Amino acid sequence: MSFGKCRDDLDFTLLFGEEGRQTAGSLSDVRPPSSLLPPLPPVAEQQVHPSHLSENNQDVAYYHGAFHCPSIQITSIAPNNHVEAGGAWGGVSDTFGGRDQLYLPFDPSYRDPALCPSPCSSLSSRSWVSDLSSCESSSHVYDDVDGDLRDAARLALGPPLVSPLGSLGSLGGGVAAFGVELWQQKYQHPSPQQSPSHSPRTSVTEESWLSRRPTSRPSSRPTSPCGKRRHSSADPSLRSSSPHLTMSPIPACSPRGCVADDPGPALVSAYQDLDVPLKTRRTWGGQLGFLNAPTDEGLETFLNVPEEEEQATAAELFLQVPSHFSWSKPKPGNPPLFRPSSPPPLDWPLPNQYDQCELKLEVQPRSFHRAHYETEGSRGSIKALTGGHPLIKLSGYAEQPVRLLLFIGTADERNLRPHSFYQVHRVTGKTVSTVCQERILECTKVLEILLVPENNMCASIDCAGILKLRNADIELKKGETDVGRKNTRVKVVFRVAVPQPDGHMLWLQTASVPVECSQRSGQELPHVERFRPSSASMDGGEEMILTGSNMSAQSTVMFVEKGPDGRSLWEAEARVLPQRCSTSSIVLEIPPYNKATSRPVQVQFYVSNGKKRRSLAQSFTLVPVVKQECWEQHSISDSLPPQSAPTPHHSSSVPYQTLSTVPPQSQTSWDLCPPLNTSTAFSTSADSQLGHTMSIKQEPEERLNLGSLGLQEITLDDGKKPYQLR
DNA sequence: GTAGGAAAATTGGCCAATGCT
DNA sequence: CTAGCATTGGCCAATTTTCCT
Repeated sequence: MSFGKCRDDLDFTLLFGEEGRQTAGSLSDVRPPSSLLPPLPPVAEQQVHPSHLSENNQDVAYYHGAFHCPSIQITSIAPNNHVEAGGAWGGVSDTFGGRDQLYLPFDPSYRDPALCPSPCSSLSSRSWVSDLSSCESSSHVYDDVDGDLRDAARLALGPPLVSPLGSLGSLGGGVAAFGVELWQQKYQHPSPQQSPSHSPRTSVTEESWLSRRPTSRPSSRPTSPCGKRRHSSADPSLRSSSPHLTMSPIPACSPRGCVADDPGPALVSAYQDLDVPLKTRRTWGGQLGFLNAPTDEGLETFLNVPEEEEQATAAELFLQVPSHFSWSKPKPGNPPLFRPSSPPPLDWPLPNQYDQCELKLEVQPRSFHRAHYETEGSRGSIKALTGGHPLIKLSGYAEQPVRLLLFIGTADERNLRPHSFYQVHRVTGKTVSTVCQERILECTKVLEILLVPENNMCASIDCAGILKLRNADIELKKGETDVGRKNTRVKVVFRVAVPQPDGHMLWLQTASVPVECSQRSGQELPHVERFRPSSASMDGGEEMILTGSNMSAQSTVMFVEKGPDGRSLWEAEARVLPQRCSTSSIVLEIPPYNKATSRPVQVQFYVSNGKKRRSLAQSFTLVPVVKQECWEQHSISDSLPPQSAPTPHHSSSVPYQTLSTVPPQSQTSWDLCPPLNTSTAFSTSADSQLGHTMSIKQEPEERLNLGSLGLQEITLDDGKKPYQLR
């Protein structure tokens, strides 16, 4: 089906797999006439990723595909001139004949594969934004040609071309070139006599870009797209369910990004004319070098990439339909098996274990890692809590090397998916021992690491850093649903494809603990909200749990005793148990008090994330009694500074009483706190100044000073008459 | 190449002033 | 003329991004 004519000498056609039930309803509109197609192989029912179904078609989940990977191919009008595209994940090229192809004049100047390495295979962090931009810029053409073809554009813009074992050709660049040209015709009304060899890249000049962009960027810093920007979720109509399959009516990229799309020599030169930091430019060299340099021997074997495919010639003219539409239909309870040609999309949930096979992150990354911007140098690889690097291991399979994928995912409450504002970044250097390669899958940068039996199917992740993309660059993408601001936590996601005897691949996935990637959060002062116990033996060694915020395994906890004049009389650092720490809690061993005394000693402790980053000091009591039966629970609210907190009583034989400032039914409790066997629960009047729950030990005959707690009234938990404060 | 620190720039919330109905 | 509501712009703290060392 021919749907448009963008240039006098360029007739293009989008062809899809043969008819059948369609996924989102739109593809049916672009089905080719059956008469133009050769006989079809037996139709296989295939499942579609739910995220790619329109809201109104959630019940239509299957389509019939003639090929494992329905594809769009751009070729020249004259079939004699076209260059066959490489396959994708399964040697699909073999199956291509004269159908499902779109012919374009193969003009070297239009896109010279040798000079224009794929933007999607870029090593450059900056080029990543460019990659997105190229995808974006290419998409709008479908907006203009036919609204129903928007979905077709999504397909084309989905995953880059991937070799059977993951090697990438270039999709984005070719699409970009194609799309920008059409975009120009729509928005810039170029002369019909424009040379077909005219570079679409250069045709989008910085000036034209600025004139089209809602707000130009006068400096290197991003500016608000329309003055004072409101929350980007303000217009839900512009948003799609998947930020990675989105389109923009205009190239939503900066001039730098657009230029950087396609780093041919001329463009690299032009790029250098722009105000681009040297650090950023330098990555181009790395990128080109990466593309041209021989790969590591082991990985080369592993990837098994045909040389001609590596050259990315025909591949650059080949548009791959996302694999979402083409994998085997899983049934309930079925294993996560996929055809080699149809890996699951990156936002597809996968188990970490099936049968004997398990993918496990043996060593977790530490809870924060400052990501670097494109304008910065690398900030190194992700570190582990213990100081080394994360360690991933595949157990239950060691027959042959398998490919491990690593990407940066989200850490919010929603489904794990590639993070829009962070990308994995390959770290190189003398200290890096793990061989890896960067790829682009579904517009997400992915590291490929080989797990080999010789290494017990383990890999130390010392080659993965985290790149931060500028919020403005990402949020300007039409359809982007996430906001970058305060969206600074990520997870490191690992995937592996385990070959099965029947030829399928068993896909497993595991993700790390959340990793905070912003500098600021790392700098913020730690804050202790609760701790227990509130007293301990002077002998030390007792376990203590702090909860609050801005904590980490790298935090230190200092215990100090100060004299009346404020001088430090004693100081000791607690031993933090890093494996049991998180951003909101620290587990430590209380240090021994080395002074001989028979009386309790009031000391203080604070959490430190470095100099100038200390929490407020909290009071703590060291008692010369070894036996410590009772656990106590304290809450520290802002309205109740530590010095005014209730002084705990220390008796080994007193019953508990629990004071709560919230109704009992909503009273929070510590899951680690031992049950209170003799407790009498109290609730307070609603105007209590306290905001947290308290458990207070009380001597049986001792008056509880409620006034010091900011309480006016307490009632027994069983509803009996209240105790009035006098 | 890494990393820490901090300055500069941007963003978003709040609120008063202003304009319109 | 007044009340109610929406819009606009300034202020400021929080956050992001860039730069320096």
